[in-house]
Amino acid sequence: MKRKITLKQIARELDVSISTVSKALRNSPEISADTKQKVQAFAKLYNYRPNNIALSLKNRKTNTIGIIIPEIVHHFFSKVIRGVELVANKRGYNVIIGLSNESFSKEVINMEMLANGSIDGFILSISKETLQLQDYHHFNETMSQGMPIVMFDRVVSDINCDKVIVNDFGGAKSAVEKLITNGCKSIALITTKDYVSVGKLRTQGYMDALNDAGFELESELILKLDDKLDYEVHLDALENEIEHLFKSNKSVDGVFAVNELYALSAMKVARKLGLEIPKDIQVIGFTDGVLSKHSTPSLTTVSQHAQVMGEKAADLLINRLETEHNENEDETYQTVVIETDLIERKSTK
Amino acid sequence: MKRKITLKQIARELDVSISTVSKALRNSPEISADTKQKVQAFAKLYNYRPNNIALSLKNRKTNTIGIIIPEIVHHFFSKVIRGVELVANKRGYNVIIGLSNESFSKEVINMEMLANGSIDGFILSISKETLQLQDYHHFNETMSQGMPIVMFDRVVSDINCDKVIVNDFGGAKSAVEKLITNGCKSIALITTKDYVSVGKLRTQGYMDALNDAGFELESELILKLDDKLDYEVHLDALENEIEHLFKSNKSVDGVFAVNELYALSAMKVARKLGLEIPKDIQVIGFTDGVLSKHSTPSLTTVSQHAQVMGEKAADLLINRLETEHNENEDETYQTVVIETDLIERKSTK
DNA sequence: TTGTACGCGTTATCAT
DNA sequence: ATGATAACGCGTACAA
Repeated sequence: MKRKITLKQIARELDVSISTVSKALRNSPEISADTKQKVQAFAKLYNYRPNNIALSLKNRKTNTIGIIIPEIVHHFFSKVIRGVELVANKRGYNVIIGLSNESFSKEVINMEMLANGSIDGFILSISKETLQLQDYHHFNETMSQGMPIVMFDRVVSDINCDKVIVNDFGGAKSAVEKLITNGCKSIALITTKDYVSVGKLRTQGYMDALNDAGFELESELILKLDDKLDYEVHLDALENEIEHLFKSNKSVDGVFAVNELYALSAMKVARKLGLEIPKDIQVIGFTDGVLSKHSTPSLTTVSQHAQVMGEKAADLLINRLETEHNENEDETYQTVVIETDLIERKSTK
Repeated sequence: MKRKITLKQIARELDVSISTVSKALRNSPEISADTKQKVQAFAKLYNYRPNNIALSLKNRKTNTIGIIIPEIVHHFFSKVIRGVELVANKRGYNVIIGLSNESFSKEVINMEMLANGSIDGFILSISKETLQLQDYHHFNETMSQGMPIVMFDRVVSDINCDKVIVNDFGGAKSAVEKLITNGCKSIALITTKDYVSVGKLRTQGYMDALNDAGFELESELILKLDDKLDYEVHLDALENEIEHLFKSNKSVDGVFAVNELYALSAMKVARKLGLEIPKDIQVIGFTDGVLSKHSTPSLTTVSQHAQVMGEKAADLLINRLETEHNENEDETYQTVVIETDLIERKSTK
């Protein structure tokens, strides 16, 4: 087992100084052709590569991006990562990931871990617990130490930094407008409790669309579900709530759900109650998932372009990292809004 | 904007030497209570944290794991990552990811990038292109430089290293046995071409089960699909092939598919042909996806326990990193086999 | 009890 | 044309 070779070893082996080796390898005109030739051949033979860690220390630049997300087993987030990774690699950066698992303390710990020199900047989406606690000190501290942050999707206006968000309001609104255009007269909303900003915005889009169309807003048609009912676990409870909604509002002929799972559950319950999709009831989900395409019937969705979000976030961060910022130049941050697309499938007419 | 504080700055500020500060912070008995108190208070005030990069350089240990996977937008791989991250964090390691995107050259480049000091060891799953080319020099080179590798799922016997694999053979066999027990008389197999080892093993499990039960092996019942037909893209082509299989073998009353998408497509085609599931035809998929649970009917699957694989791989790697290896001790590698579970849902009787 | 010197691997600057 | 030195930030063996 041969350890990785260093400049020092090459220097000793060829009986020259370390700096000569360094210069020869970087093709410095200071060095004679002879020596260059000799050193480069030797280096190639032993497959010399400069040590990243030493370079990072010297340059005070790691060329690594830290990404903190609440959950990786989630189509939306993994697509964002793919986008980040794509751009980062293209521009010479690595990506290191930290999972907050929706927990405030894990978010804080992970960020502290990475902020101590391991990375040049963060791309992150805030955990639910942090949003509930509204404790953002760790973001401010990180930034005040000169480490830039780009937030995506789950952002808060309290923090001053670059952001990439989806047009949640507009996407939701146009989805509901689609249902209205398709003839729906009584449209239900299945959403989450309000503390996650994106949920709130989507709810507003729903309301605005109804309002514009001159519909009455009926609070019984709005189902606000607890987040604990998310994902795999309490599928039954989820379906029960939806079933109750349908049963007490028999006229419902359209459903807008703020995520894929809610939309699928709605379809499942509808089928169970003997309703035909899209004849009797039409469904649209806000999502970036895989389920929609393969469900029966396939689900019409509002696409969030997660990968584009990741790419954009990475570009924003790297641009900021590589732009010379004078000390007393007042930093101006931008918020990029990604427009959604309505992908029409078989759950709407 | 205050930059991160260093030992040197604290030393200058308090008018002591750097090493005094260092010792005081590590609570060395060499230092007087007074000085310790003073230094620690100051450090706390300025929120001092040692620089990871400097520590890595000094200790020649990064406490970071590199993970190379073919694709991140994939339920199986993201679950593995979650497992790795869980264990890594618990044991004081960070995780840095590289995506090969199923490409040989990207796999090589990514590994070289990380191997130059950024990480202590690799956890990886081989890309399809690499498996086709059978070019494994980059793995051997990495290991010969003293950097350990743990492979998972897609492994090759040519390489001598720790491995974590699924019991593909056994899982497939018991799935097919289940179909037989449930009364199936004519069981089709939908699989991929053979160069991906896991596909081959699952095919063997299928054949073994049939053999044990005294069934005739009928080659028309085996559908070997091109990998290019995978995933999102050529869904139609996929379904056409399956439809052709069903139409030319009307007696088929059971299907074993080596992945989730194939299984779902089989169900879709079956429904289209007027077959009832599971009454007329039963289906089982080998998978770790989200689709199974939410399909109609929900799909009986062979669970691979992806997260456990990740956890196990991380433990293997970290154990090796932290065990003192004498120079001339012949290393002995282990292969951990994760047993599968049959998750019975509505696509079987 | 405190400080000095050294080394991790690299590059830039200055001296020879 | 080549080499010595300092510096990035840290910890530790050794000296004072």
